[in-house]
Amino acid sequence: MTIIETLQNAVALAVGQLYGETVEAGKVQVNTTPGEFTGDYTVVIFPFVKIAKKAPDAAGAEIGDFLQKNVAEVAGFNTIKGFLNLELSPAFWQNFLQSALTDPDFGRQPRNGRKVMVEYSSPNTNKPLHLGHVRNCLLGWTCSRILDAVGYDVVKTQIVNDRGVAICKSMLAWQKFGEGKTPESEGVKGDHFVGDFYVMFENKTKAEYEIWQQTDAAQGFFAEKHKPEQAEKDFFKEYKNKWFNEHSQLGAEVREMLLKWEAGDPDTVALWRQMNNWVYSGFDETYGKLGVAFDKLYYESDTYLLGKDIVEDGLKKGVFFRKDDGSVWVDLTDAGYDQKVVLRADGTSVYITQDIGTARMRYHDFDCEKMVYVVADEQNYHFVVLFEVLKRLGEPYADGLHHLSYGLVELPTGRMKTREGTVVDADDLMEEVVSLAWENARGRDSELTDTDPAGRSEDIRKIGMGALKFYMTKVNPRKKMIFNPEESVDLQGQTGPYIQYSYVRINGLMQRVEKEGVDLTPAKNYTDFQAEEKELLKALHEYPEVVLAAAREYDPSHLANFCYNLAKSYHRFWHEQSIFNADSPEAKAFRLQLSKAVGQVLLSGMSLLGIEMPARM
RNA sequence: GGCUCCGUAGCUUAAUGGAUAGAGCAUCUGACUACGGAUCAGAAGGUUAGAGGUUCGAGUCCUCUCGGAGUCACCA
Repeated sequence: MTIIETLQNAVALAVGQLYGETVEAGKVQVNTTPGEFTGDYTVVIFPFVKIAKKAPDAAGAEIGDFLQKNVAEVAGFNTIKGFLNLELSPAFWQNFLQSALTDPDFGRQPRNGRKVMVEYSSPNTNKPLHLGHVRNCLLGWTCSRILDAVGYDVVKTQIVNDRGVAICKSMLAWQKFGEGKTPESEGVKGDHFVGDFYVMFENKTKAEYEIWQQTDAAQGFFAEKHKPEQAEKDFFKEYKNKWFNEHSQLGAEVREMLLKWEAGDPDTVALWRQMNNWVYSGFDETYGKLGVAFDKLYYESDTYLLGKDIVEDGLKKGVFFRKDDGSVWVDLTDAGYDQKVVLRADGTSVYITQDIGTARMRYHDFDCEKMVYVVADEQNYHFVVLFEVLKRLGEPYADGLHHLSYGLVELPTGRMKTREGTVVDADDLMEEVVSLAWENARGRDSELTDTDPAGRSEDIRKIGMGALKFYMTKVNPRKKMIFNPEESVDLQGQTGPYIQYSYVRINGLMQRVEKEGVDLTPAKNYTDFQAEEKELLKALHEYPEVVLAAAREYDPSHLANFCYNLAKSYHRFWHEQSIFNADSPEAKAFRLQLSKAVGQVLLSGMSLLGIEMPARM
């Protein structure tokens, strides 16, 4: 039982005995006491004043008195304006510290034997990963780690969008203009290599379109179809998709290629496989640098036809209905949503059909009772509909579905746009933050060079990546994120390196303890906690609950902020209290143990965020 | 227009319905003849977009208004 539960039960008992009315222990509000008041935990008394028929302070005093007499851990109390502040005994805190130090799983929950699948990244194979994927991957990864920490068995997966028009564009451009080049021959990372051909295709198309616009046919379309007052330029901008589908030579070739692929034409499939493999080797490198991994990959080329049988099933169950043209729909108007098509008139499936089929397949593959989809909030409506449909189909896993929706990453100048060349590439970004960490480190240590043999480069990589990862995980996922390149590489203030620095300080202490063979046993006799020490104890004590909350809400930012606050408290403690030069052996030993515990928790918490700790800074 | 999300200091942000809205950046002032200054302390900066309501108590819940974003494809 946690101390909070102990206090809740005791308060419920007190109210029952003192005022003769039963209250539910779980409803008793117990918070940690804010720093400016004395006490460790605070019971909110307001809900009991009616029952007690007394002023808040009087009722608080009575309940406090009861707690002090009946709960061993409660050493004292005070009441202010309806808040009962409880002070816990030094013995309680000593016990807690020792158990936190000796428990290698402090903050983690026991295995619960339940399985959860987390899907994230979902790349397209026609271009490299960008800033948006970075946020997605970090969320998916940290979420997986956090769910693991609270006891789940996590299967990390990725659905690779490896088929469709987009990859055909890259394929066609390579076929027509590639001259047999390969990533190896050009010394270019595979995903960038393929992405370059995609861009080439778009440029060639644009050129073709511009030439076409001068033709008599095009001018005829403009004369006939433009809206009044509409400029020629605006007309053709709007007309582009229609042109691509109906008049473009390249467009026709791409469609032909897609048809050949769908028909299983061996040459086309071979080319497709070749180009995708180039992309995958590039992705692997990026994922590796980012520190994320997957247990199972699903390919859209395998899943895009799934779900049709379920649609048939749903028709029989009456979940879906068929319109006169043969298309199949689901009617969600009774739940406040629209009607959605789930099968086209020609019998082919749509996006949601595929997702319905994939969900069932995954369930059969892994027997997961929960599935988390890490997908940007543009698709909120899609997932609302998908989950509702799966529920109506009576799928056994339908209640365990969660869309971890996150806001898009924008630049200070607005949304990233391929056309305007404002897309921030994931590889470039990581290289940038690490090189800035180098620059910064060199400013502190003139001996340092890029080829430093002392293994500093690993530490500096951790610092750069730590800055980036913390910057991206400290914000509530739901919020749209403004990515400011300058702030993302800040190494001071509320940043990853700030936290890493407190760990490095502790690391230094521990090495000295080792070297000098400091005896830590007197720590248990230390009872006169200083304010900074108490603050740290309270923060450490909260760690397990923070991990649980992060898991419950699928929100790693709780953990990021917790780590920052813990590091901040530690830095303050470091400044205010002498550790090695403490007044007594008891204080010295205690502070060293406290430091050790802080180091352990920081290491644990940051690792859940995918952030590594350097040995030196 | 319907639905969803967001609006907190110049900027980026925190706050299970609880106490004086907490940080960081930027600005200004300071700090131990070092247990490492990637640190610490302080100043200044807020009508939590606005108006009502519920509550002992509202940044948080409800209603409306304003502003921003997303979405409302037989695209994925």
